[in-house]
Amino acid sequence: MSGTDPVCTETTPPSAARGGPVSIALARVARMHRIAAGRRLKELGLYPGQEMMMMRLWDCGPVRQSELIQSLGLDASTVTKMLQRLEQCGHVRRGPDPADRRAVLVEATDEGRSLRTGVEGVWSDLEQLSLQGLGPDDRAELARLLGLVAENLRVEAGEAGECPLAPGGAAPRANC
Amino acid sequence: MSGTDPVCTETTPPSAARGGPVSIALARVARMHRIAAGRRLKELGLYPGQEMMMMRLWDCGPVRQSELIQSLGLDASTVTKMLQRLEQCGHVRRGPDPADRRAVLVEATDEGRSLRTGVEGVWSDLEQLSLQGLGPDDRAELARLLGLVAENLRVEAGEAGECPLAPGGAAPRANC
DNA sequence: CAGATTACCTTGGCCGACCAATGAATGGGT
DNA sequence: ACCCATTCATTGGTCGGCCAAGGTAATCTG
Repeated sequence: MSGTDPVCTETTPPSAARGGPVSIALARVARMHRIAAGRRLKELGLYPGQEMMMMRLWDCGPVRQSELIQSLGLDASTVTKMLQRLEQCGHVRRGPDPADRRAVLVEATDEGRSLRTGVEGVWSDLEQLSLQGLGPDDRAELARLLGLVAENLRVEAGEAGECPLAPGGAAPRANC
Repeated sequence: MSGTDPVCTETTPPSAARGGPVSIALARVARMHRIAAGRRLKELGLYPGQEMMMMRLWDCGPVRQSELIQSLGLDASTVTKMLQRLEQCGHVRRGPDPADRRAVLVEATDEGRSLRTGVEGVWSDLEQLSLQGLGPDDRAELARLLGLVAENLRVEAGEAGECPLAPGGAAPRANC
């Protein structure tokens, strides 16, 4: 074995393993899951991420934009732009809130609602694919462990669901 | 309880649960994990995603860009632009490959190498935070289950590590 | 009631990620 | 030797995400 080979020598200590094998595996699995979801969503005419928005709209009826922001745990500007595109697509309708003139009420159109079965099919399809070969006990165990990890991370990341985001302003980003 | 309330009535059937609770939980956990990683990486002057690139460079020495693309499982254009920014930052050096005039050899600079302990600290810190309260058996179980899921998804998503991406061109994206 | 504060959304900028198309260099086939 | 297919990298476009700043409206306070 040569020491100056420009290719990974396979005996090199993996830097990833030195800082959290489970975290790395989690990121990897999530990435693959996202790719697989993106492929299926593409055939429905949706970009990855939009399905979450639509799910919330299907569940909740006319909602204030701020509720979506809080419930999805996204940035306000992200939601604004995403809704603009979804509105232009005809999947979503936006209108003023009579009770608050600065708020915006968002609602899924009939065409947007028609995507529901497709999106839910994508997710259940992915669920089935991901958990192939896992028995009921393994699935429950995975769900339980993911719940624990989520609870551990919830403290500082803010949960997407009910808790408002903690205002954690920190170091200024380098300009590179 | 009013039926026309614009707020989620909490008894509404959650659309997320109807299409894969584990998948949803996985996406949620991965998101929180990414947010937490991003916060810590910011203090090192890195954007989320760049740490993976640097890890590969620390492990492998001078590498062809195509190796990075395959090993990280990213798009070629993504790697190109990321490396341009990392080079402008001084974390990375790029030069021609004498063996192939169209290839580019990438290498971490000394300044880039100096980030290694910081990044590995971020990941191990995150690992510790995520797995708080989990015993060794639980951690091993989580790693095992994530490995199984990764194996299930590997078939169609292409693995980031050794396998080349499967060329899965599909439906044309909607223009919305 | 007037002024300051807060909440709600929008805009602009940046980066990671994808696809599509292009240009340059290599390699294989006849 | 030639042409053609493949590979390598770049550019341009789009979208999901974030942060920072700005503008309007509601609310809290003196």
